[in-house]
Amino acid sequence: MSIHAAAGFAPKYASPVARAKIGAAPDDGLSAIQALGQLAHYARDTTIFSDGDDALYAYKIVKGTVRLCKMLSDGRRQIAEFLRAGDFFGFEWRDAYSLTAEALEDTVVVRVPRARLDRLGEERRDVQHMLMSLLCNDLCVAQNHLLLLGRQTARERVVSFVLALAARNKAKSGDTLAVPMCRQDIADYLGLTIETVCRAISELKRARLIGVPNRTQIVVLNLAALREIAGHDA
Amino acid sequence: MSIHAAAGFAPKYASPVARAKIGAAPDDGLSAIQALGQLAHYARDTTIFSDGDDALYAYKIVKGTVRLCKMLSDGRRQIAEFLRAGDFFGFEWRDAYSLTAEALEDTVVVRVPRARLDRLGEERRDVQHMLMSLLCNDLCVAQNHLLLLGRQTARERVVSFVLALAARNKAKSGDTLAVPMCRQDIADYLGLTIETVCRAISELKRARLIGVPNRTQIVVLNLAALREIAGHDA
DNA sequence: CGTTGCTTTGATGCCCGTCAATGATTGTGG
DNA sequence: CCACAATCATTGACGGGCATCAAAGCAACG
Repeated sequence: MSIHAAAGFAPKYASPVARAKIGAAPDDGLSAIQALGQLAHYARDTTIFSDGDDALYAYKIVKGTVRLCKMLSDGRRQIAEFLRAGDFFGFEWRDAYSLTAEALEDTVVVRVPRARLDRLGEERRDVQHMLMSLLCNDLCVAQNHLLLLGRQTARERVVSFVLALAARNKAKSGDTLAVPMCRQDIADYLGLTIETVCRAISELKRARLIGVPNRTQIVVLNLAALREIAGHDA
Repeated sequence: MSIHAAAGFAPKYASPVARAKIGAAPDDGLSAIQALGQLAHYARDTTIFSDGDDALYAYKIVKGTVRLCKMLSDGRRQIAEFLRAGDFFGFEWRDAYSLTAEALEDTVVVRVPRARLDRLGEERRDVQHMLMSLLCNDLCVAQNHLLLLGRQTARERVVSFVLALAARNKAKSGDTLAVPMCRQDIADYLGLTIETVCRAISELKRARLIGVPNRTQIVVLNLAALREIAGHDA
């Protein structure tokens, strides 16, 4: 199931060739990759690797959630991406990791030595293609994130965040979304303070666009109106 | 010379293998790529490709400067990257471009059909490696940009921008930097308004950290102090 | 049931955006 | 070569959105 999620990760940016092969044998490259790895467990709020570490392993999430972030020396933090079961990461750098990966809840991963992954990439064209597609997808995600951080208001950012959660789950109006990250993580992802995130969420709640039964769930009440606020296709 | 610039583009993130091959024959993969392409010219402020277009070509800049940007429907713009002679772009997407490329001054490029580039990638391992390294580098650049947009102040952003210009030219205190982009472009790159950029530049000028002889040049007067303000290695 | 950590809400202030005017530079036609 | 317009850059005045500071809710835990 986690395999399946990863195979469907970046269909939009997959090359024709990669798509054909993945289509023919959905988890082909990935199962080969996973065969090279071993399971590892990380507890809540533990570091998987740090910015600057030698990039010895690539990872695939089996269960849990991971945040990728960069820090300034004074402690300011920017989260680049949240990753969930099925997502693949750590293959994006050749020498050293350029950011830090932390488990934000108890997380199980498959850990694959980079040397082996590189060798597999040499041998198998489909694996090479898949890595390329994943990279392209990450880049595309990052570029949309740039637009959000540089040019959107606090309300728009929070709405975009909710819509991104909804898109991942293919949620419709009425569906409930799991929110595994705390408010501070959301703030650091959106380039805001925790208070501003709270206020924006409360505002959406008052406007009946979302419901907030508790701190780890959000109910999508009016998807169309949310999309209207975000202002561009998410 | 532009070839050389591209070969040295991402040494920090190049794999040992890629480095060895590139080291042995510096412009090997790139000259092969360029042989597949044809020259094209774009006048100032013309569009090379638009967000959503079919990704038919990849490009390498021979002369000039290009901006990659994303737009919101109401006109707000975020520039993801400035590219200069030697830089390679447009290979980052498999189906459609995910952002818009515009010439910000008269620009000459080598235009390579994507189909040919993909074929060359299949045949030549070093080309595949080079593309991978370029992608990784772009991703790393984007992630640093996220930190800038999400967590740095206006002054820090402008200083980071100046330092990035300086780094590209390996400039030392006293050196003059060419600034081919207008203030509005800088603002859209830094997620600020043009007025805030101007004020920050003026402030740096008053503090004798930089000199501004005219709108297209900046003189680095105190590199160490600038680095101090930016707060992290650039 | 108190403690602890996270979240929410309120009060206040500041950084940066907005609006506006002036200055500097470039291009054009007489 | 100059006059003029057009464009871009700079500076100032002002206001708003978000950060900061502070306190009160609220759920999970021992």
